[in-house]
Parts: sequence; C-alpha cells; structure tokens
Amino acid sequence: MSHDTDIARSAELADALGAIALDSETAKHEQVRNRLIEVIELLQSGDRLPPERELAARFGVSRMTLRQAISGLASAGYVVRVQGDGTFVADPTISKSSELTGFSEDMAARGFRPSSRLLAISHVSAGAALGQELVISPEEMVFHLERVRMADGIPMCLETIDLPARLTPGLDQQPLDQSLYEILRAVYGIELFEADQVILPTVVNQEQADLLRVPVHSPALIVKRIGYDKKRRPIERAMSIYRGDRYDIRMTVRRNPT
Amino acid sequence: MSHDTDIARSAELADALGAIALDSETAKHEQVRNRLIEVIELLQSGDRLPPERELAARFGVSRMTLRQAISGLASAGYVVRVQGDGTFVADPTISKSSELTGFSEDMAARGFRPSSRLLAISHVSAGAALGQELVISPEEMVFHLERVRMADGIPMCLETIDLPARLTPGLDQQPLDQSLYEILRAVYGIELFEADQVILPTVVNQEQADLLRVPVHSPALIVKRIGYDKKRRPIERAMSIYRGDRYDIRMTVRRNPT
DNA sequence: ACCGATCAGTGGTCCGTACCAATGCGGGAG
DNA sequence: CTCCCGCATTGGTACGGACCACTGATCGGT
Repeated sequence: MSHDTDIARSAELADALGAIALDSETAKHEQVRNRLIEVIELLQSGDRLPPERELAARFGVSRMTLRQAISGLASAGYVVRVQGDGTFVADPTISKSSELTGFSEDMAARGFRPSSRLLAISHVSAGAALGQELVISPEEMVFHLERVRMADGIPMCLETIDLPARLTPGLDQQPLDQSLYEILRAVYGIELFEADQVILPTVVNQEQADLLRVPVHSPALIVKRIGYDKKRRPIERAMSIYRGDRYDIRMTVRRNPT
Repeated sequence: MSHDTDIARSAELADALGAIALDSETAKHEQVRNRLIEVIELLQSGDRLPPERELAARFGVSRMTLRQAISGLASAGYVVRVQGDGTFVADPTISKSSELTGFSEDMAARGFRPSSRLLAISHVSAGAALGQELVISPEEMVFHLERVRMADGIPMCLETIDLPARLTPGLDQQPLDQSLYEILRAVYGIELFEADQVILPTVVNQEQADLLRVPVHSPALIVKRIGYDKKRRPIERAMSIYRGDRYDIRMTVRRNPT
C-alpha cells in the first residue's frame, strides 16, 4: 500500500473516530456499532482497535454503551476480544454466515449477480400440511411461487415458496424476478426476523435436472425453511433445491453460551 | 397436572428464586443464568417470567447483571423479551441448535444413545493440504481416525478426523469408542471453542454404503469441519458423511444483528 | 356497548464509577 | 544472557441510578 493511500486512510480513520452526532432516531449503541464497522473496514484483519476507554471518549459515549456495541460486533464475528490485550479485527473467514438471508443477498455476498426466472405462480388454498406449518386454516388462500434462481446467469437452485395471500395482496402483480424479501419489506412492510431450517441431501430427478442443467441423479441440497416475523408469526414456507456441484452451505458455529 | 405437583412445583420455584450464594469462582451473571435456566425448566413455554427488577432483587444482584444473564438466554433461544410486556419462556422449537457439538452430544440431544466403532487409527505426517488447514508443517505428525458413529446401534455417519499429534500424545491409547471431545477435554485439557463448517451433498459409494448399511448411491450429507480453540488455534479437521434417510441438519437462523 | 385517552408496569438505553482478571513487557536478580 | 517478578494496560464484571419506549388494561365519555 502506497504512502498516499496510508495518509488517505488515516484521514478517513480520524473522520470515522470523531464524536457521534446526536441522532435521537437511533439508539446510541447502534450508531456506535455502525461507526465501528466503518473503522474496522479501514483496518486489516489482526489490527488492534483503540482501547475501549479511548473509543468511548472519542465517540462521546459511556464505556458501557461502547461495550454494548462491541459485544454485538464480537458475536457477529467482526472482532475478537482478548482480555488484558485488546480488541482485534477478525479474519473475514467464513463467519458472519449462519444468518437469515434471502437468495439474492446470499449470492451478492458470495460475489455473484443474482437473478431469477419465474416458473409459475398460483393462488390456491393452503391444504392441511401447509396450513399447519403456516398456522392458518387449510382453506385459507396462499400464493404459491416456483422460481429458478441464478448466479451470474447460471442456474443455482429451484425455489418453491408459499405465503398467506392475506399478508401479500396483489403479490402476483409484483416483479417476482427480483428479491422476494425486498418486495416483502418495501411493498408490504413485512420484515423477516428468524427462520427454522432443515437441510437434507437428495438427488435430482429428470425435471429438476433439466431446469438446473445438471445430469439426472446429481447430488443436491434441500433446504426447507419456515420464516417468521419478529412476533413469530409465520410468513413463508420455502423449499429450495441447490445443485451440489456449485453450491455449499458454510457457517461458523460456536460453543454453548453466547 | 395435579394439585400436589403444583404445590411441589411452587416449592421448587421458590427455591430456585432464592438469593444466590457468594461463589467467587464463577461470574455472578453466569450463576444467575444457571438459576434462571432452572426456573425456566419449571415453567411452560409461553409463561411470563417475573419482572427484571423483581428477579434482580430476589437474586440479590443489580438489574444490569440480571439483564446480562437474560440477554444470553434470549440469544440462545430460551426466552423471548417483549418491551412493555415481559419476558416469556420460548417454544422449545428447533432452536438452541447451530451450536458446536460433537456427534455424541448431538445424538443425545435428539434422544438417541450414541456409540462408536473405530475402523482405523494411524500416526502419519500431515501432508500439504491437511498441513495448510491445520496451519502446521506438512511434515508434522497427526493422528488420523476413522470411525463409524451410531445412534441406538444404527449406523448414522462415517467420521474421519485428523489432529496434530503434538497436542494429543498417546491418543491411540485412549478409548476411542467414546466422545472424542470429552477425551480432548478431560485428558488433554483442550476445549473446542468454534468451528468453520461446510455442508454439501453427495451419494455414497459401495464401501460407504456397506458401512452405513444403505443402498449404494444413496443421498448423504458431507460435513467438513475445522475446529479451533479459544485462541483460534486449529485443533481438528473432521469430515463426516451422514446418511440422508435418517439424518438432517436443523437450525434456527436470525436476521442481521445479534 | 363501543371507542379513545390515560396510566401503571415492563423491558430498553445510558451514564459514571469502581474494582477484578488476564496479558505483555520491561527491569532486576541470578 | 536468562529467567522471573511486578507493573501498566486492557478487557470483564458489577453496582445503582435515571430516564425512555412500548404494551396492555383500566376508566371515562359518547
């Protein structure tokens, strides 16, 4: 890295380390968290962050508030804290995964351009099994979507999604070649909060093979998901079949307590 | 539930809600956390916990300490907090998964009796690929284990593990039909802290099919794992092949921040 | 009977302080 | 030169207080 960019980086750093503005909209520890992420992105993995007491002074917050922000970053895998030594920028290994993400975000994070082809959309009654999973009456109407999801134009997975029609009136008028989660958020104000997932292996049948452009009986991953909002109301049931030759699931897991 | 057990439960509850003993060994918020787990297990899902201020008074700790304990339980999925309303015992759905567990713990949590059959153990030099993954010299010696893991006597997965021999001298003298993690902890004082995992699908070949007692070309899950201790020193590389007809991976994922 | 305003109670945020515990390093003893 | 002790630094724990934001229920008025 050249001397010039070092200077530029220092200037940015000084900027990022300035006192936070009084923004009554957002919680302070959240503002601090965001500022810290800016700082971290200007550093390299292994670099030591300034001491907590100094950071707190710079941002103009109490050490407790600062620690609340850092704790979040630590459990999200951004930094590692070592008592008696300091806080360090973490390796950007696999971490930060094992989060709830839609296909579009997932692919963007892996450096691919996501896209989508709508195979079918229908407006049908839920039926017994789906009704039970979404905690609605078997007679209640749902939207049923089938899509091929692509990364840089290459088919990556087949996606089947069911949502209660009551929550998303007119969904069939939306541009469903884009991120469904984004549509849910922007158009319907629905924000997914958590999801229960089940992962299991399979082999693709002839129809799936044609759509994914892989040989019949190729290994594939099935991911079944039921997504909930913050009040744990069921929002969607999704089943995705990922081709096994170009996709894997990566995560960092930790020991017992958080 | 009968009246008698109600009374018994109340007595237990009162007991669990008493002031905590002064145990300088463990951090207070950890003691509080454990006590809260006792309380939670006496309640049913959906029950409301006493207010934070009351709990803090009962345990004889500050509200901050109490909140620290509850925060851990919340992110671990034991309880759900609702501002303005209260803290409630969570549904024991899939949650609490997505943790780092060994096969033995995993199976015990699912209600099966875990066991193991040692296929082979050898003491060899790491080689290039493994050396890189464990961050050791390619010439350094490692123990190489192959085991069949069973649940209630039914073969569930084939496990291949490599560990630096330097960390576990005499490992080949240990009872390797038991939990490896338990041996690491009890005999060598090595505690795994986190692991990076990759999950992908496959089909079993003839040899694997025979060992797992499934048809050849059956779908299976491959889980590759590199385990680290708290200082992020690599401890083990493991590759497990799970039969797809009797095993799946379940987890609860949440949105962005923790 | 219905609807809306009010209010008490609950978790969420934030402050400032004090002390404990682990780490790394430097200085002094051997 | 080496080793060990002790000190300064850093994160970890804990306290107690104050106020904010949200929820659910209560109490009016219509």
